[in-house]
Amino acid sequence: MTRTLINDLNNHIDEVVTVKGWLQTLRDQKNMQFLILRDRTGLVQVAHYRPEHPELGEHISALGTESALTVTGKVVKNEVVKLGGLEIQLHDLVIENNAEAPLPYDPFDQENMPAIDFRMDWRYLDLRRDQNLLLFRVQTLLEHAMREFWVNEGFIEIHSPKIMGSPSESGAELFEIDYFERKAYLAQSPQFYKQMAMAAGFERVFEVGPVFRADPSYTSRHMTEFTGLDIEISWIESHEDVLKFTERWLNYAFQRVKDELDEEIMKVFGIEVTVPEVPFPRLTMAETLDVLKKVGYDLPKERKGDLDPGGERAIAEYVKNEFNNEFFFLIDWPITVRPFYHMRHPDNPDLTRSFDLIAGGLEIATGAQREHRYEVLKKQALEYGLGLESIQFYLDFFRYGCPPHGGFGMGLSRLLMVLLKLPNIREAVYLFRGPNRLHP
RNA sequence: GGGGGCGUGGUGUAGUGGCUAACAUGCGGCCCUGUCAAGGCCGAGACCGCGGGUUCGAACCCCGUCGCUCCCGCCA
Repeated sequence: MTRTLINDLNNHIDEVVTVKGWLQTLRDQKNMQFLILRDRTGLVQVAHYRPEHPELGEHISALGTESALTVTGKVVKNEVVKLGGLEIQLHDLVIENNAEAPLPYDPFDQENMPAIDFRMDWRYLDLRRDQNLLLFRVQTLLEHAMREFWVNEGFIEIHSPKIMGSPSESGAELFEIDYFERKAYLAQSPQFYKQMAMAAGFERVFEVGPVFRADPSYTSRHMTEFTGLDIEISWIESHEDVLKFTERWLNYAFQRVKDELDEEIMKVFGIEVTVPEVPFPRLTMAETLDVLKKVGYDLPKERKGDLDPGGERAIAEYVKNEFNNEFFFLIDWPITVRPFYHMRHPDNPDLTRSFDLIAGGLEIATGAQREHRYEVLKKQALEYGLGLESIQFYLDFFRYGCPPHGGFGMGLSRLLMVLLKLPNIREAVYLFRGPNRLHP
């Protein structure tokens, strides 16, 4: 018999069906046994009148919570049943996989929820929670909508290598690996490779893939491995063209999530999805520092035009009040806090054509127009004290007709944190990787 | 790399110098006319992360250590 999903049972009243799922609760009485069965679409009550099948009753009594079951029975309307006004009268039961008792913890007991670290030890149980099931449906739809947008706008998808012979960018720490007789590194950004696609004439590319950072960062928003959303666009006039694309793209993806899952998100997470309005506010770093001064936020002196997280939150608060937007671009960062390949303003060589995207007070993306002029790029690299030999393969991209271009890198899980207002990135990722977390 | 906080039955908590370590939940048993956040009764389960110290006496104070966590730095 084919399987019926629980949210489809309404269409099978008075029919005998087979449903498959997990035993969420067993209410075991003398004559009646009630099994609450859960599949990915919902919950249903299964009722068993014990005296009719005493042996089956014994089997049911021995079941552990969260056992995987196949249940056959007749769907009947029953107004008395609080769970959807219907139930399944049990005919037969197959225990596909009994759950040992007790469970390490009950994932459906909201009152006694263990801390995130313990839940990660039993991640497959934790993922059974409604919140997690929905979270990954949201992530799937979000990514799907992003791809739709990209494809409709003529983007080409690339998959750049994650094993590299030399560091791609200076700054962030690299994981070193043994590569036969040599050393190699895990990619900490697809930056150079997506720029290569510009030199290759692809004009617009995106990549969704893993990014590795050997930073010993112990915070609620850092991981050593995460999924990066990267794009690069050719023939731009300035970084403003990248901003314009970014805001339309995010607006579309968030709107798709809201259209399809807003109600469920409200039910499970208790929040309404906020679709950021286009255009997102743009604040230059200079303006931002003025605003911070005005609202009385003291930036540590040594920061030289950069922001600390407190400053980021303060300016986010200001933007929220002033423009009623959770999203905004912080643009025109000084060269001192940006890499050598960011293009500089022609009228102010101390500033770069760069931006950060801040959402919900969290830094979720960084981007810029890239310097595509070979001689200028070489000069800037030397200014940063880089040896040209080590990045010559990269510099070579700009020798035979590379168009002006720019793009960004964004953290998928950070975006989900913002979308679902999660306090910790560990809640927003399938399996967390951090400095002291390699399992499961 | 720097700083703060927390480690008590399976899980969540209470207890901050006199405890035979409490409560909830879960687990096991018995009971219950169909339950539905089921209910009732009984029971098992923790030498209070680990090591040392102070004290007549330590879950509680001190030192060390390990683990976790958060913040800063770094970033997405």
